Amino acid sequence: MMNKNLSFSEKVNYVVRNIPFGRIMTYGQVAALAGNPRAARIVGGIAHYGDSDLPWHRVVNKNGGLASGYPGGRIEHKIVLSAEGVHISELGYVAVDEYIWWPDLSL
DNA sequence: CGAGTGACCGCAA
DNA sequence: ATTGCGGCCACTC
Repeated sequence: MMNKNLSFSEKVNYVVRNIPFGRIMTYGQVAALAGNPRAARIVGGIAHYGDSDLPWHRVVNKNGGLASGYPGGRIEHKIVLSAEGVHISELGYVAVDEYIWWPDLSL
């Protein structure tokens, strides 16, 4: 695949957009798929600046905590995710180990 | 073009 | 589970 022509934000854009319903990904994971496992912060930055069309609510930090700067706050983030069928603890933590999604490696 | 910013990650106590 | 510290890199102004 010749994705190398895509900018980092473009790759992030592509990955986030392909996260299926009821599934989540971590920032570090998206960053790794975008080509920079250390650019997790960049993913957050991209989320903050633009690409508002992407399902950022499906992107959480590796600890399972919801984004603190999400529009409306963690509460909205929690509501949206719960609407996707993702169970969230009252503290606003999601079971990353259960809902985490990777590209279809399964055959 | 320079500096600051950020929705993070990892480890340690 | 929480808190604190440092590092990392692309994006915006």
